[in-house]
Amino acid sequence: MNRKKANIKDVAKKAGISPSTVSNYLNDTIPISKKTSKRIEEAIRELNYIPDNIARGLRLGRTKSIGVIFAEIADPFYSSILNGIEEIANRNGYSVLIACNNYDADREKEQAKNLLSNNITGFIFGPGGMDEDVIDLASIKGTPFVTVDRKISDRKIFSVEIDNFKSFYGATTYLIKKGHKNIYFFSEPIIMGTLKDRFEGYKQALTDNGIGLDAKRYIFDKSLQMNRADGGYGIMLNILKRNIRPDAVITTADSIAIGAMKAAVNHGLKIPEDISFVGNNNSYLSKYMHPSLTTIWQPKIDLGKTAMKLLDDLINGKRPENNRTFLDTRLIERESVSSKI
Amino acid sequence: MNRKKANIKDVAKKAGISPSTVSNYLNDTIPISKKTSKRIEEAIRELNYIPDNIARGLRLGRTKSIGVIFAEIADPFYSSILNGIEEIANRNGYSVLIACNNYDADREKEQAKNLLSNNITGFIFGPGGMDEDVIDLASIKGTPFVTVDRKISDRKIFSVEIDNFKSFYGATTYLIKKGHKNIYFFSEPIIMGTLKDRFEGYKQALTDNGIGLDAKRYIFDKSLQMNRADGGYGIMLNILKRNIRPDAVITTADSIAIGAMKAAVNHGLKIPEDISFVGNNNSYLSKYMHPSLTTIWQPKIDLGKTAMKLLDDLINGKRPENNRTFLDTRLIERESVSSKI
DNA sequence: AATATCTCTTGCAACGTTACAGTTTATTTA
DNA sequence: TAAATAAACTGTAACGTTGCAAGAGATATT
Repeated sequence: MNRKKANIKDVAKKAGISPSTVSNYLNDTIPISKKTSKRIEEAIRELNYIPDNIARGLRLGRTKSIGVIFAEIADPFYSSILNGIEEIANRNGYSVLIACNNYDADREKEQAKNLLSNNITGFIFGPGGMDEDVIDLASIKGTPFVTVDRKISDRKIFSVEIDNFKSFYGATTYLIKKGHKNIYFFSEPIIMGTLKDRFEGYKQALTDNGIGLDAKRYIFDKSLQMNRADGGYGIMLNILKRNIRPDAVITTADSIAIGAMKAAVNHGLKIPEDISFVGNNNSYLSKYMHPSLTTIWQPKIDLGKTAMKLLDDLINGKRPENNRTFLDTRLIERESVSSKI
Repeated sequence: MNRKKANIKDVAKKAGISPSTVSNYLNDTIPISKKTSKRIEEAIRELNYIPDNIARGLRLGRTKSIGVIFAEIADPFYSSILNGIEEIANRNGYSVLIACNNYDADREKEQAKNLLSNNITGFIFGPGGMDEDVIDLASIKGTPFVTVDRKISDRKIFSVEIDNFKSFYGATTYLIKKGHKNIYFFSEPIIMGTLKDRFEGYKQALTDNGIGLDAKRYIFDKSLQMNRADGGYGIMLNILKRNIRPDAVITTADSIAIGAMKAAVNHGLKIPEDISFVGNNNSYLSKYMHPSLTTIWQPKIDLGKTAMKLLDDLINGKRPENNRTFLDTRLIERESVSSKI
């Protein structure tokens, strides 16, 4: 048996036909007679021929593949987005090249360069740092790209986003309407634009409802970048130890709220009687917490699917009316928020 | 400004040197004089040159990239493995191509073929169906590959695994030692070898401790494939409604246990006084449940890292002593198991 | 039967890179 | 200083594919 992989010439020879015809058959560019098609199919089967995408990519100057750059993929929120991307990409015949950089902007740039050298057809920039340099990479300008769940200041960039301002404005307002006033905000340090929007939404809701802003109530903590649940636990415990008693806590991720809840319970507080919590993400276990967690649902998989569809459109020269696509969130009311009125 | 991307010839021309030299410089194949190097570097910078991996791949007959095929990536367990793979791959200069198939064996085969056509250097087959055909794809045989967390019958295949038999044997024994006898086992239908091993470990522990096997205690439910937590909830509720009272339940995933716990609590049972639970995975919220969940910790990220390191070794012609690499698990004792003795 | 019109097929060149064998230049040695 | 050796550089061909322009066969039109 022949060790070397068969190429298109081998197939052509076996089928008694020219390589061009085989190519035309494979790509369905030009009609091929039934008889010839049969012969080609047979040859392909016998030789176990698999077309070489690399050679194809060189000839065409592009490969049917997209590059995806995320800061983080182990977290279920991000991996769900990735899942959505992968599904649509796969369905449309794209290969997906992924890179993950733990919020390291330099590495992100490096990765973008590396992906570019693979002649990818398009980019998806997932959640990442706030550094927008990547996008300036001169050569990127020629490659269509889309950002998902990533705030970008440049309005000319195509993005798929959650309206984080609106969703936190809404959740905070909800707490206020339930009679809460002393509302704390737990967040990672603002390393991403999405975090900033959430914070702004929270503040605006307070202001609009005549509640003064108080910087002591905003906690931005690095420990949350390492492990959100453990971090949330630590922050809450620290607050309670100082004898501070918030009415409610709103957090930028469910896991932060969950950690904080554990701390509150351990400290002898009753949820939601003594203190209320609102999370963000509707992570898949939040409804199984005790009490179950009121949280903001986000269309994770859809975020990915929409981004990939949009990218495919851009690649095919179609462009949407608006550069920014917003997907809706929804507050899921469960048991972790009390009504004080 | 020039629209077309610069290639190696452009760089060579600008530096007043031949393309071969530029190539030698880039790949560090042959010493290049300081003076020439400087000139090349300058030209590269000025032209914004990015080497074309595709052309390189064609010339070399291989690209420095690996293909990763998983059945599922949104679940944090799997995405953590992926994360480990990506990290090591990235560090060693590999691109990572991923594909996800939702346990569809045909699609998996399709994806393998597609990846092969990209001349990847190696494969990692993650958790997936039990169909081993993929591995028979003639051409795969020439491409090094490794399986992670996937039971394969062929002992000649390189794999990185959890010893699922041992870990479930241990966890079940632990329950027995704590005085539990009527121990239920909740699992997805056995579509993966890893699930089978867990089941066998559970049964063996019972047998070795003189507890008879009872098929009523094994629940294999399809609903768990859709949503493990909701599925676990439903299964548990169903059992309780039929007035069955297990001493303990051991599950193949934390989320199943967490769903089941909710059902038990809603049904008026106290955990762990009335019923005990053991999960599997140490998913990142399990310690924040109420009560916190006793579970089997697994080295998720390490699983991925180890697999990628192994693959890199194989690619470089090094092979380990043993085909199968086992990583250790550890039972994490928390609050969801009572002691009846 | 000759011409026009379609359907199908082909050979050539090029995509950007690098291995190889060979050539030039610099350095050491006798 | 000439010869021998080492260091640095180069021209050519090939990797597997496809777009293009042009050719061959079959079928329809006058």
